[in-house]
Amino acid sequence: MRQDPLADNLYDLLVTVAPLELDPSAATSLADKAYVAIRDRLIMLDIRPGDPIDDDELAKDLGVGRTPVREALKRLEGDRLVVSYPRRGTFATGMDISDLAHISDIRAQLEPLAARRAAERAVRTAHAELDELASHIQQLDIAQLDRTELMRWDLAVHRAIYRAAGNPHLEDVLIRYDNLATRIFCLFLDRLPTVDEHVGEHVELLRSIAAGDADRADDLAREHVLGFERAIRAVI
Amino acid sequence: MRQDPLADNLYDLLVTVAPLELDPSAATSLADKAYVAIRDRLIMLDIRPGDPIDDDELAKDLGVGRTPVREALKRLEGDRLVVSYPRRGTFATGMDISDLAHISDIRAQLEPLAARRAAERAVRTAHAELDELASHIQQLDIAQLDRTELMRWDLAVHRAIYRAAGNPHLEDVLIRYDNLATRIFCLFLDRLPTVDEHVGEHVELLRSIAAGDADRADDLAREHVLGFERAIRAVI
DNA sequence: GCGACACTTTTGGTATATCAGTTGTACAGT
DNA sequence: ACTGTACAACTGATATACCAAAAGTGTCGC
Repeated sequence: MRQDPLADNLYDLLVTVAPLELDPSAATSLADKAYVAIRDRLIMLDIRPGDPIDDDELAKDLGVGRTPVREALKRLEGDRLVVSYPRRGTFATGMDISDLAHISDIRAQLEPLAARRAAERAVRTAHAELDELASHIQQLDIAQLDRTELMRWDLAVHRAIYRAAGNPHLEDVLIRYDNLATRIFCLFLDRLPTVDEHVGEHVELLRSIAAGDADRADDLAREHVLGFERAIRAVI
Repeated sequence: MRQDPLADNLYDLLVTVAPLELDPSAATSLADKAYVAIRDRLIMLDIRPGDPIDDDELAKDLGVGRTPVREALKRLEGDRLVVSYPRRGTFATGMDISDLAHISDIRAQLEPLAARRAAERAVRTAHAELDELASHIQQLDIAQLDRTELMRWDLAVHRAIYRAAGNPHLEDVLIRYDNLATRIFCLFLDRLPTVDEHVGEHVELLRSIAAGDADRADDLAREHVLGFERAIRAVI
């Protein structure tokens, strides 16, 4: 599935770990594993919006008991990735246009903030890592990547910026809405013409943050979010 | 505890109900009840930062089993109101200056957004309720209220605005950080000289939203958040 | 014969009890 | 005084029991 060792490493480091969990190597509970596994299936649309979710089946599938799965589903409900109707079952959350608008409204405020804060801090902390990430992405041959791989890089870039912003709460909320946005992204991925452009914006954004250009990072991040919303709306 | 029927009504309507739970009269599970009860104790500092939390004791105290309490604590961990160190216990989250800065940074972006959106929508939807709430608060004799009552009104005002903004996701995240901010507020409440001023800002804010003055609502909300941070910092 | 109501069955949710594993602390021995 | 071992406490996991709701089927009445 993932062959590139650097990609693997970065992905685990930036995406797999639960939000604000300080120690990536810490023993993750069964519930955490279930959470990450199910969340990824939801985001990557292995479980599509509206699909019913059978906790017993998932438990067998992941080789754990029902309790950690139920716990994971509770967390995912908090993330608005699943909804549970009492005595009817749990389902992958449906999606509509207004959700995209609502999420973009929030992200249009917070992504620029994170980019700005990251730029302010990066000059003395994480500029090397961010530059490295930018270079790595620039080298990628986008046309050759499958969508899962592409999404993983998208997630990795955003997580790196959130982390670099140095505000754990901001990181929390941005991860949450980035997951939701990425899910929408996946939903329209095959209809979207300009995916490479989207990735190009990442490189610019990372470079400006690494260079400590807060104003430019702010602008680019905002344009990135707004451009995303426009791109989706164009193909609806 | 709460005598004023209007206050009671509004509080339950705006604060008690779980975020995005559409139907306030819906049957709330024991886990929900435990969540609200424990969250309130945390915010109102009946359980102070750093305090250990004994789930068994809480379960007995609330008259429910351990499971709903544990479920509630899991949710509260997501809200960053408690932290759980595996096999050591769960504790009320500690607080420091940087938390205030981080939270204010987020709220300074999102509270104005919510106020703006609420103002844009209020003219044709909720302006009557918001005006009513403003009048009610204006009539309150702040000096006579105890801190719990004061906090409840503070929460009620903010929740009303979040709801009026018509963006469930925004409501989610703002409730989350309003809880955290209110907890900090409570922590410094006895040292804070200008609580009545804070409430006065609420009236102005509500009125400008009800009048549909989005720009003014935006400004007032931002100033409200920033003023809050300044007020706390002044007494540290 | 058709429709409506009631009962039963199935499914999913909630709560409690139990078990295992881990960590921290205390006490004793060197 | 320091280290090692043992015990206690607590969390995390799972199974089980109980409950509520919904859907389907059968029977009775019109």
